[in-house]
Amino acid sequence: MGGRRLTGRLVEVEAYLGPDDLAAHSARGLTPRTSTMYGPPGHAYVYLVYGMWNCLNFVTQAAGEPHAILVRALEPGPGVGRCSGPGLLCRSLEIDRRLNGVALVPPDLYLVDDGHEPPAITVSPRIGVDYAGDWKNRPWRFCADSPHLSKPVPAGAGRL
DNA sequence: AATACGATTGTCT
DNA sequence: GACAATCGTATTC
Repeated sequence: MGGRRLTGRLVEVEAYLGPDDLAAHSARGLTPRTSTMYGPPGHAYVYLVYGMWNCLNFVTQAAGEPHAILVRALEPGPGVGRCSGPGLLCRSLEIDRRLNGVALVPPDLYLVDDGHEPPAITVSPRIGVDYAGDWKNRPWRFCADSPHLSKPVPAGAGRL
């Protein structure tokens, strides 16, 4: 079974929809680093930023369509440190680039919870992508109402 | 081979 | 708000 089990409530994610999306690493096409994004869905894309922080993504689309979801904040479970912000989250969960490309699915059991209302989700611009031209304004940051967000949701944020 | 910079965070003013 | 830490990646020479 080998895989690591991560539990917790996902409260903040961002979508990166390359190669058109200039904020995405895959905007520059297929490279050694982005090869995981170009691979099959259900795998982890883990990269290093600023020489010291790892970031965890979920590859979401079919091979050849380099989209990924950046996991920015998690409500920490027992024994887990701060998970607010993609770098601190990986540090708390001991996730680094050695996990790049590992499969996230299939689970042994898939539970569909159709008995509850989905949480209210705000949509707002992504964090730290000022280099991306017009794409920096795309409302592709998705946040649940939580005290564990990496940054506050800006005033005027939309609803999903 | 050399260079520029980043999907971040903490510290200091 | 400004800035340093720190190194892999992509780009350029």
